[in-house]
Amino acid sequence: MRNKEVAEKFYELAKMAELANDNPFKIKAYTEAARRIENLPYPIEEIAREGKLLEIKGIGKSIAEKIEQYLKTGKIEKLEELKKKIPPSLLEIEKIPGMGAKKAKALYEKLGIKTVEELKEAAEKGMIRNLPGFGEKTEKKILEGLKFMRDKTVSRVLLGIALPLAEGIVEKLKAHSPVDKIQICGSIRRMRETIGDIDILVTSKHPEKVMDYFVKLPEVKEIIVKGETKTSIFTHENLQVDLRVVAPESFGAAIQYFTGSKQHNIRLREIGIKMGLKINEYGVFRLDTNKKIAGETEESVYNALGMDWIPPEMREDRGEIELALKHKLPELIELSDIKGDLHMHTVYSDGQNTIEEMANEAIKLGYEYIVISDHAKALGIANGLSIERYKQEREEIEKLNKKLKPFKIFLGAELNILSNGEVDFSEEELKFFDICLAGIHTAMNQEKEKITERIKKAIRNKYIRIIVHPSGGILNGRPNYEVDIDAILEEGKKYGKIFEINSSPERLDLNDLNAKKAKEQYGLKLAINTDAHSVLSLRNMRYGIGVARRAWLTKDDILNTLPKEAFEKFVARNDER
DNA sequence: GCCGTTTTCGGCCCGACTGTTTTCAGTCG
Repeated sequence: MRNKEVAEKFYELAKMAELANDNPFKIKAYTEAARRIENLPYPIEEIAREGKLLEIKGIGKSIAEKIEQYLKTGKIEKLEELKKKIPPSLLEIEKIPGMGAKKAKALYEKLGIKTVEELKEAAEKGMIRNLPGFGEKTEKKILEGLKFMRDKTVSRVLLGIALPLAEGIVEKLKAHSPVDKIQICGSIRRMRETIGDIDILVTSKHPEKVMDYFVKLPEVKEIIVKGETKTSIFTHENLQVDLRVVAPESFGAAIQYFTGSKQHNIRLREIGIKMGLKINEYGVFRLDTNKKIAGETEESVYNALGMDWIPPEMREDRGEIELALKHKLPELIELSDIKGDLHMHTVYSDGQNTIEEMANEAIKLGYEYIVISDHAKALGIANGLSIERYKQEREEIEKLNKKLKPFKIFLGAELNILSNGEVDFSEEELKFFDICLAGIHTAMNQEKEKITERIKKAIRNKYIRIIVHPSGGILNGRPNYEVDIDAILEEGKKYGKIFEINSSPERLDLNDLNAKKAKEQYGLKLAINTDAHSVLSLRNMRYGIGVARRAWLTKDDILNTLPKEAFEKFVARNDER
C-alpha cells in the first residue's frame, strides 16, 4: 500500500507550487488530493491499475495523470521541474514559526538565501530588516524561531497523556475558579491517537479570575500569552494549553469550531454558503441579513445546516457529513456497552496484580466477565507460562469463579506467533484453554511476505480466535511491522477470526482506518481489549472505544459487548471444531 | 486543478493576530 507515500508527494508538490507562486486554488487542489489519498481505504496502486482514479473526489484528469506517472516512474515531472526552479531546501525555512511560502521566497529572491544556516547568518548580520515587507521585529523573530523549528511528527503527545492532563486542569478550574460551562475541544475530543495541543473553552462572568487561577496551576511551566479571552501556557511536558473564554450565546458554535477537524469545518462552511449561511466560531448567520440563527449549542449549528449532530470522533470529513445530511449516522459504540475485557496479564506472567485483584477491578467497572490471558512460554522475557503453570492458574480461577459468581473469569492465553507461524503449544495442548489469543512479539523485522504469511498461518490455526495488536507498532516508538493488512484481514474473514483493537495508549492497534476497513470491506467483528498489566490500566478501555468510534463501529461490531451467556457460547465453539 | 439540486465557467472557508504599513499581506489554526 503506497497511499501514504503518494500523499506525501502531493503535499510536497503543493508546498513547492506555493513557493513558485502558483494559482492558490491549484495548490488547494493538490493538498486536497493528498488528503484524500491519505484517507483511502484501498491501495492507490490498485485503484490506478483498475483505471478508477477519477472516481475519487478531488482527483481530476491532471492529478490522475500525475499519480500514474509517479507510480510508474517514481517521479512527478511537474515536481521535478519546480525543484529545478526553486531549491527544495526552502521548505525547511518554512518550518520556522512565522515563516511561510511568501517570506521564504522573498528571502531567496532578494538575498539568495537557500538554507536555514544561510538565513541565520543573514539575520545575525542584520541583513533582513531592510527588505521590503520585513523589519526589525521579523528579523528578531527569525532568530528566536530557529530554536523552535516546527517538527510536528515529533512534538505530538499521546492521547493517553494529554487527556488525563486536560481532565485534571478542567477539574481544578471547575472547583476553584468561577467557570460556568467548560469543554475540552480539539483533537482530544476527537480522540485522535496523538495530540498537538490542548484547547479548553469556558464561559464565565469573571474571565480575569479564571485566567489568574489558570496560570498559577502547578502544571504550568511557562506563560505564552495571557489575556481576557485567550491565555496560552506550556506544561512541563511542553504541551501547549489554550484556555478561551467565550460568550454563552456562542458556546456551541465555538465548541464546534475548536473541535475541528479543520477539514470537517471547511466542508460545513462550504455547505453553509450554498444555503446562504455563514458559519464561524460565533454562530451561524444569514449571509443576506447577517442575522444569527444558531450558535448556543453544537446541535443548533448542525441542525441549522439540515443535518444531525455528528459525534466528534467522526469529524474527519470521511463521509460523515453526507450521512448526517441523510440522517443516517450510525449509533456508535459507547464505553458502557462493554461487558468484558478479553486481554490482560497478572503476576503469573509480567502483570503487577493478582487474578483476584484484576477481577475485582473489572467488577467495579461493571463488567460481567474477563479473560485472563497471560503470556505463553516462548516469551521468556515476560515470564511466559508453561502448560503446568496455566494449570495452576486454572485452579485458582475455578475457586474465584465460585467466590465471585455471577462474574466469570475465563482462562485464556496470549500466544506468540513464532517466526515460522507456529505458536507456543500443540493443538492438543491448546484445547486446554477457554480461548486463545495470538500476536507477534519477536522477529518484527521480517520482510513483508514472510511476516504476512506467518500471521496468516496463525489465523488458520483453529484454536486461535483473536489476533492481538495486528500491526505491531508503538506510537512515538517503533513503526508497524511490514504486514500486508489487507491480506490478513482477508484470511481472517475466511476463517472467522476476531481482530483486536488494543486500547493501550501507546498501541491503539488496529487503528481507526484499519478497523473501519475491517468492518466495511471485510465484514469482520472486532474486540476492544486493554492488554492491561495492572488494575489501573484496565481503565484504558476508553481509548480503544475512541478508536472504535473513529472507525464508525457500533455495539454489534464488537465481540465483548456480548452479555456473559452469549460470550460463553462464543467460547464454547472451541469444542465443536 | 477541481467541481456542479444555481453553474461546463466562475467560483473555491473564516477570522484573529502581527508587523508592516497608512489600508493590507502573510501566517496561523
